[in-house]
This record gives sequence, C-alpha cells and structure tokens, in this order.
Amino acid sequence: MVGVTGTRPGRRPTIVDVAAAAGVSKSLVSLALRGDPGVSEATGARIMAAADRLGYRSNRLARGLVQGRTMILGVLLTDLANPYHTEVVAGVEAAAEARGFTVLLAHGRRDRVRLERQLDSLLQLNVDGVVVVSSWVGPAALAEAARRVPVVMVGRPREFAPGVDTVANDDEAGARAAVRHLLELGHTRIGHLSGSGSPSSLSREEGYRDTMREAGLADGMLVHPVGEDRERAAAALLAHGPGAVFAVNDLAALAVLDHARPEVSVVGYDNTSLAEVTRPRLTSVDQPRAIMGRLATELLWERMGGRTGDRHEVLAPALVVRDSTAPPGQRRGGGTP
Amino acid sequence: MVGVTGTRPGRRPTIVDVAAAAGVSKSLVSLALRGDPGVSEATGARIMAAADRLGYRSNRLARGLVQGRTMILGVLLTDLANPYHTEVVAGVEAAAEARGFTVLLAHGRRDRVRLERQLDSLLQLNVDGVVVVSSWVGPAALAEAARRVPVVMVGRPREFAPGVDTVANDDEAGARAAVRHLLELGHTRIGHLSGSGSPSSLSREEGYRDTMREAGLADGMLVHPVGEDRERAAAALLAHGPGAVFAVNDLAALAVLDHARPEVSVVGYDNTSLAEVTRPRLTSVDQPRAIMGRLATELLWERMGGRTGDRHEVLAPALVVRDSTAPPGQRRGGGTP
DNA sequence: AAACGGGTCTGGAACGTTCCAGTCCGGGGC
DNA sequence: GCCCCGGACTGGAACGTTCCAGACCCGTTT
Repeated sequence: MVGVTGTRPGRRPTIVDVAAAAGVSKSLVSLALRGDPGVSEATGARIMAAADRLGYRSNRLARGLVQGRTMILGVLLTDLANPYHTEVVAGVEAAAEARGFTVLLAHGRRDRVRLERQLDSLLQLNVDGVVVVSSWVGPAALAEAARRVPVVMVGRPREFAPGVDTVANDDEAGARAAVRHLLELGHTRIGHLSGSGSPSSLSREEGYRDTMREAGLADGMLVHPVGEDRERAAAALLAHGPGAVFAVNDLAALAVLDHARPEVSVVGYDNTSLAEVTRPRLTSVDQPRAIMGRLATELLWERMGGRTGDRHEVLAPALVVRDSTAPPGQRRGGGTP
Repeated sequence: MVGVTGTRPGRRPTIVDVAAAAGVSKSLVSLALRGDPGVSEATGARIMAAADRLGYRSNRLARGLVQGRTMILGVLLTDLANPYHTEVVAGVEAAAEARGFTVLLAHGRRDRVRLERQLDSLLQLNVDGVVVVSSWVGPAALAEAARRVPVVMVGRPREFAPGVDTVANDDEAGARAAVRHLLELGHTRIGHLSGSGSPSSLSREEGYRDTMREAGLADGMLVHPVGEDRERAAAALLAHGPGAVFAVNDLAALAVLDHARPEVSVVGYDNTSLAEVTRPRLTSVDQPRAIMGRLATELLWERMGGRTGDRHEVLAPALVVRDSTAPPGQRRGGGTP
C-alpha cells in the first residue's frame, strides 16, 4: 500500500534496492551516501536521487556490525526527574554531537538491578562509550562494563571501580564556601542538616566541620541528619535555635526554610531548578554540571584514543547567592520581588 | 592483558568462541542461550559455563539484523527536565518491560531540527516503535516515521499526522473541573491566565469560558495571556482584582501566587512536582501521565500486531486540591503544615 | 529386518552494511 | 605501439547472529 515503486513490497528499502534503482553496484551506493570523493558527480547525484525517491535510511545495525563501532554513546541515569542529571546530560550531548556521536539515554530508576540490566542493554547495543550518572550502579558491574568499553562515572568522587574514570565536584570545597558565606554575613550559630552517609554528604559535612573549627566555632557546631523525614529533621535542628543553616541539598534546605523564622538564613546544595522557583529564592552551591558532562565525554574520547590509566577529575563548585541568606537578625529578602 | 583464555585477543567473545570452548556448533550455542528446550541439559550447562567463563554478551546488532526487530522502543523527548515527560516515560517503561522490550530515550531539547535528527537516529537503529513526547516534532517527519514503524504521540490532542496514534488528556474537561472547584468554593470573580496558543492551551481556555458562561458569569470573564514574561502577565491580570485565578500551567500559577494577596485562590495545571514543594502547596489539575505512557505503549503493541486504522485516546484528568484555594476572602492554607 | 520417529545437534544461508582487492577504460609518456 | 597510471566502479568476503533444512543416533514399531 505504502510501498514505493522499485522496492520489494513491505520491506524497508536497502542499499541494494537503491543500487538497482540507480543502476550501479551496492558498493558504489555505499560510497556515494557517505560522500566519498571517488564517486563521479553525475553518478553521485543519480544515486542520491534514487535513495531519496525510495525513502532510503541507512541501517545502523548493519553498519555497526561491520565497522565494530556504532557512534552511539549511552548515558545511564538513575533518575530522569532529577534536574542535576538533566544538565549533565546536556553537557554530554553538546560534546558528543561535536564529535559526531549520537547520545541515547537508558533509565534505571533507583533500582540497582534495573540499572545494571539497562547497562547490559547498552553494552549489547555495542555503544562506543557509557556515561553513568548514578551512584546506584554497583562497582562490579561497572568494572565489568569498563572491560569492554570506555566508562565514566559522574558525581561519584574518587576511585570507584578499576578502569572507570570519574568526574565529580569538590563537595568539601562547596561546603566550605557555603559556611564561609554565612560566617562573612556575621553568623556564628550555624547548624548543618546533614546527609545520609553517602560519600558526597560525608564530604559536605566534613567541609562544614572544618570551616567551623577554623573559625574557632568548634564548640558551636550543630549537626542533625535528615534521615527519612525531612520535615521532622528540620524542625529538630531548628529547635536548637541556630541563626543559619547549611543543608546537605536543596530539598533539605527547603524543609528548613519552611519551618524557620524569617531571620534564619539557609543555604542549600546543588542549585537545582527549585532554588529559583521558591520564595525566598534559595542560596545554593552550584556544581558545574554541564561542564562535568562535557568533561566526561572527553574522558571517553581519550579512552577510545587509547589511554589506559584511570583519570579522576574534581571540579570546583560555586556558591550562588540568592534571597535566603542575610546578616544575623535580619529578615531574609525575597517575597514579592 | 584482560583477555580470557580461549578468546582471540582484544576482541569481544562471540558465539563462535563460546561454541569452540564448549565443543559444539554455534547454532547450538544460540539455541542454548535462548533457553530452547531442544538442548540437552548436560550440553546446555556446559555451554552456559563456557559463555560465563568467556564473559560472553550477545550482540544486539547482529540479532536485530537477522530478526528484523530489535525489541527496543524509542522515546523521543523534548525536554528531559520537564517532570511531565518523566512520568510518561515511567509509564512507557513499565508497559514495555512487561512485554520484554528495552526502552531507550532520545532527547532533542526544544529544537525541531535536533528532534527530527534524533528521531532519524532511532529509526536507523531499527527500533520497533517510537513514543513521541513532544509537540515540537513536525507532522511531516512524524508521518514519514510512521510509515516505517509504529509511532504514538503523547500530549497532543486529536489527529495530528496520518498513521500516528495519539494519547492526550482532556484539556477542556480539566479546565472545567478547575473552574468548577473555584465556583463551588463560592468565587465569582475568576480570572484566567491563558497559554500561548497551543491546542492544549486553547482547549483549557475554552473550558474556562464554557464553565463561566454556564455559571452565568459570561460578563465577569477575565482572560490575560502569559506571553513571554510570566511575572508581568500575572501582575497585569491581578490588577483587575480577581478573587481567584485559573492558570494555564503550574509555572504560571506560581507567578500568580507570588504576586497575589493571600486571599486570592489559585489553580494550576499539570500537577508538576513543583505543586508539592511550594508554599502554599498548589491546587492543580493532574494528567494521568503514567497511564498515558502505558496506553501509548499498548497502542504501539497493537500496531505491531497489525492494526492499521489510527487511534486517538483522550483520558480524563483529575483535580488535586491542595492549599492554594479557599473560599472567597479567606486566607489560603499552607505555610507551616 | 526394515521403517519410522523423536531427540539432539550441525552447516550453510540469510540479514544490510563496509571493506578490500580488483577490473575496466581512457589518456599520457616513452 | 606499448606500458603504466589513476579515476570510476564492482564483486565477494567479512561482521555476529538467527533460521532452516537436514544429519545422526538410538529405540520402537511393523
């Protein structure tokens, strides 16, 4: 019904159909479609026309099979909804496209089994490299994957699995910047709503503690873990009457904002899109996510080029000051702009 | 270095390597790996062991090439960050996995050229079906894609491109529910912050107008488009002093909330994750996104089964009442829960 | 004893490309 | 007039699977 003249019915046209239509060999069609200079102009045009007429699309499966590479990069994501991941993906895409790669995403939710199955799917597809944006994938699965194809893990600091490069932000430095900002505003009673034991959250807590100690406030440290119930944890921390709070991430920071009197300053971490949307707008530590994605792609590229040693990149985050922080005793800004 | 005994160095092991290692033919390996009952238990075990030892993974390119199908569904997304899309994807994944398909995502940003290129990539990969979650892809490209492979478009109402099924929510019904809710609370001066002319936003406006007319409030209608600058549009609408506002989407609703006195009730649309996070929490119309994703997958499945006529499904949305709506003159709820 | 049959296994032909080693032809140099 | 060269094109072998037709063996039926 929808078949085009010259095609065997019901089948997608192949390079052979195009060859027949243009009256040349399949080899020449292949050359012409890839823009090989060894094809005469007239014949080239005739081939292109035939391909067009038949609605020919190259078959990446066949091409990948014979070439041994697919020009596809896979990105493995824990959580699509997380804006953190989104921006990393944007960075990966920008760098990948510049080199002619197509980026495909596989999504595993917060489920290790699913994630590792998805990773497997990518490998079966013979992707040329994998960027993992998730701390949920096990090191064994990663190391195994890295044996077949370049793998970079984004967001997980330090060495993680042999053969796997990493790109991360410097959580300790980010935390220091946040606390220093509060100190500079004049705060001394600074609390920390801490994370749940992941390497990142531990580093952030470490940065908080170090900076407090350096400021001679070792005795005034006030740390409470978010645990399961953000709201309750925020209330509990606030019950100690801090003048400012550094929270392990933006969601935790919002919980604090929600329960605190207007004079309490709050800093979050990750600079998610939430930070712009809430009132007051949230001061937060920003990871250079797009750059991390770009860097990850470049590390893949290096591996493809033959590098064998592992690389671990750590990037500096930057504090973005908005309305949720103010000098002690002073009302936060924000509300109606 | 990392080579395993029995494998030609540097190459990924193939089914032939496994066959050699297990002392059988490649055909039998193929049967065994797919769990064919015609393989004797002992031989099957030997083959599995050999495959395991060599670290064999099947090659989907080769399999897809010979079978003519890949068991991969592609999802084309405009915007990863949009939580609306995310939930649709979750629905697609659930349904796809149940049928043994792998889901891969291609991401095109808000750029038609990129989107259509990504669509092309999916087709070249010979995916078995495509779910498009984006109103940015042109109908021509969609129709063309639908000629080779089943295509469903999610979120775009009605007929869109020939051969392309659609799944959408009933925007008009959603808008009616929102306005009816405000009417039932006792509001009469109800404004509408309207969209920018997309079919969806037009239907929402239509629902608002109809409901107002039916309530005998035709003269009290107050419509203002969001346009480019949400903040200014919200302020302009509020300058007319409405007691309640139905906004075309959650972001627009937030802009209204931000500028309105606490007695003004506000309803959004889409029930994004923002609705839960802001204070007051936003009353919003919820599209059954996961179900839409699931339905989309089922439509693909039907097409694969041979259906030829186009189908257009419209699902009913549901109002989720939170803290941003209250009877006239009464302060909205929320703040500290 | 021959024929049959089922369970197990095999070899070769696909699938749609790219790659490689040629072939063919016309023209320029000697 | 012969040789060689380079441009244009071709045919077949790969790539790693699945699919198909059949081979082989052993026990059962006629």
